[in-house]
Amino acid sequence: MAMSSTVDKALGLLVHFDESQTEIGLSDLARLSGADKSAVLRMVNAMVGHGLLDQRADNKKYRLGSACIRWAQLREKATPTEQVLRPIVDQLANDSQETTHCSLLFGEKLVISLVAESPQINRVHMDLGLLLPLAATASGLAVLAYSDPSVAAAATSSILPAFTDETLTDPDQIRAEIQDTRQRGYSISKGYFEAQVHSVAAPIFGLDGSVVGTLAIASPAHRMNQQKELSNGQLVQRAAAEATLSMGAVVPSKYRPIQQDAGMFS
Amino acid sequence: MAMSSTVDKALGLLVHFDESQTEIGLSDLARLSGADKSAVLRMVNAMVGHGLLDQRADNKKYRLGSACIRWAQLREKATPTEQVLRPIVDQLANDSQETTHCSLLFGEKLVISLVAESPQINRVHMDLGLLLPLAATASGLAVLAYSDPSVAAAATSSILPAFTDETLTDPDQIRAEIQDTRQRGYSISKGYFEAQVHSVAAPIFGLDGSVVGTLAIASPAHRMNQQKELSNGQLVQRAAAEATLSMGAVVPSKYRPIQQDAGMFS
DNA sequence: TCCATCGGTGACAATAAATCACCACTGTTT
DNA sequence: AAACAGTGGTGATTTATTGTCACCGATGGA
Repeated sequence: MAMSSTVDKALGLLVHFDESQTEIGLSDLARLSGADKSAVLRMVNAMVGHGLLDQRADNKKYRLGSACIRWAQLREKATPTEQVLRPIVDQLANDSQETTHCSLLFGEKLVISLVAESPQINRVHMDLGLLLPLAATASGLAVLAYSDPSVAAAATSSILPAFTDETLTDPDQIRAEIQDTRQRGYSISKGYFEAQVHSVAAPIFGLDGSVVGTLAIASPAHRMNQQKELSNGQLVQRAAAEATLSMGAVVPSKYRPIQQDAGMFS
Repeated sequence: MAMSSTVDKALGLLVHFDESQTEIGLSDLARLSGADKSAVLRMVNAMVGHGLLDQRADNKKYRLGSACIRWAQLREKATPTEQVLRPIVDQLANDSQETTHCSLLFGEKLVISLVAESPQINRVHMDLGLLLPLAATASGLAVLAYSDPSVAAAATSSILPAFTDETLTDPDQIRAEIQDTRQRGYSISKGYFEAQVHSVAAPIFGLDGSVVGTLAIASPAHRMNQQKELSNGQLVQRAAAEATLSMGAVVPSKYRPIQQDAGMFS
């Protein structure tokens, strides 16, 4: 746990910026991170110097800087995920008549990167940039089911936070769900993260065969049934495979066939 | 002189990623930055751990990570352009002691989006939302000088309407003025649009390298002279560059090299 | 085979960071 | 007014991280 490089600490400050905290003062930042004001100031100044953060002249508070936009643009250009995935997400929304999204793996969470809203009046709304926990969403379960077992082990090492009454908090339940996902080929969430929202998801694989993100279909619970779930599952599975191929990667052999024998010690 | 904090060095590595270099290996990164491999590795690992970079499993090369997208999304949500440009326009008014404005390209005209009035008693007043013609204002000339030549061609295809006695109506005159603007780095209006109002302007560039708007300084004609025009021109040029950067874009190389050093020393 | 790369590791000396007390300023409470 | 509790920021010393360099195993051509 003693992973203490200075850049690590500096970048660690950025996790405190989110939808509800877009501006943070020096003292607050020091408190939140548990570090010394002076140390935080030095790190923050360095980040300001590179545009990762900037400081409002009136407030003196800090916020995410313009370099973020530049880098995001560059990443987009480098890895054409947006152009490649956009039509797939749209097509999936059209085929399923439900809201669909593509999420990309970001540390131990997923970040929603593309959304296509259902054409129906009664539909699920998803926010771009929202972070999804791995253990409590269909997308997350799809990741866990097809990532290295150590990832799933880490994510199910203890009792997990509940987001709704339906959230699975028992590690054993989640492990069972992961097993089911492997056999099914797609994952399911029955209101685990948002009440009355049922989802199915399937993994997108990167060039090296690891999971880089997911595609998912989210429906209002009342519209969901056994048959719908199956057809959506197949849709999302097929779309995710297409997404994988479109990025120049291949769907690993362990995906389609059922994972035999759970020799799960790392 | 060597302000070398470690996060500074780490973030300095990222400047080597651009449109033509989207993936860089460890050794290359070390060479480019002039630092030791081992040191680079530690910094890069920390950044990978926070998603600022990620590493392809096959190549082992590094590229900008998914956190960039997340942070860009957050910044977009937190900081609309108005908030970014406001302090720049204000600062420009303060530095020049004249009325300044920011205009954004809107079809074949510019719309005045932000104004900061001069602190002086005798000053120019500008109305928010006013539409400016491209061929008869300093702002418009700045657009024409740095946009695709077809735009300038379209704007100078025929005799143009006169707004004052000074307005340039001959297409050739305007083309010459555009040429001068390119060499100068900023554009000039000597009462072309409003009598007795002299202005200088410089272009703001968007993410795709095209002109999205301008910054301008407008002075009462009697207060203007050769020296004032030069200093205001330099001010507006620097401010426009800052505005471009603040929006996450880069000043294209075709734009005349400007006085670097974005005023970090306070 | 050899040689030149690559990404990555480990250990020591050099240097930057952690810590603390302190300053100047602002807005509240007394 | 005056004392107080905040804020952002500075400076000096101890401590621990970083810079440096030699080295390792793997890969890829001549």
